[in-house]
Amino acid sequence: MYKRLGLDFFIQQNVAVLASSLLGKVLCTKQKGLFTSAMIVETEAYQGPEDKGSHAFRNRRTQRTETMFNRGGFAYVYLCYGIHHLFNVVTGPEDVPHAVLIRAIQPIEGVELMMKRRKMLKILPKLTAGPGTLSQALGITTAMTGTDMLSPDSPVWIEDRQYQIEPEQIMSGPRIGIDYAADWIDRPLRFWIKDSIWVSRQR
DNA sequence: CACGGGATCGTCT
DNA sequence: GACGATCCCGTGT
Repeated sequence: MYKRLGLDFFIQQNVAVLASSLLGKVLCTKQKGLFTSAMIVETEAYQGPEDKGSHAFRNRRTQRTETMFNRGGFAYVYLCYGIHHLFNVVTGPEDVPHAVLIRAIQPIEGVELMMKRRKMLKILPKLTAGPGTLSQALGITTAMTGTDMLSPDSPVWIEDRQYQIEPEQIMSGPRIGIDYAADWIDRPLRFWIKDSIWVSRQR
């Protein structure tokens, strides 16, 4: 079996560095014996209390955001537009509500299952390009929010399979869909693998 | 290819 | 009661 990312990885304080480090790691799910895996190719960092784009801006604690205040390694999944389940990794130490949104992945195992879940007949980038579509492909829902990915029996986790992503392959730019976030709009907190056909938007 | 709108509902005001 | 860290499909060029 492959090694899961551990606490030392997830509690790193610099969420931007952590978000770029997640590129090349492998997101896995297993439910009812059904296994899927995919390499992370696009992420966005949300810098907790200081970040106007974050749900936890100004340390806002609500029933929804409460899980973001856990130590790193928990899953934060929320419903967007009433339809899409967006998957985040909580990062940093306890009470620091940083999170990384996974925006796109490259399928590895369980591709047929992903296609079935997405109601697609061909393998195309739109199978997993975009935070809503990748959750559908992996079977991730809001029911998984608050689960500890460091727990051996969690339905979702992240592995290190030693895929090497060279620094020059890592691109960065503004995040998507947070036009309301004022001076945080233009910060380069989105990261993706250069020339990957699996990212949600090229740039 | 660029846009424009509809879907759909939990969450917060 | 308004809106969103999105996606898909339709229309027009």
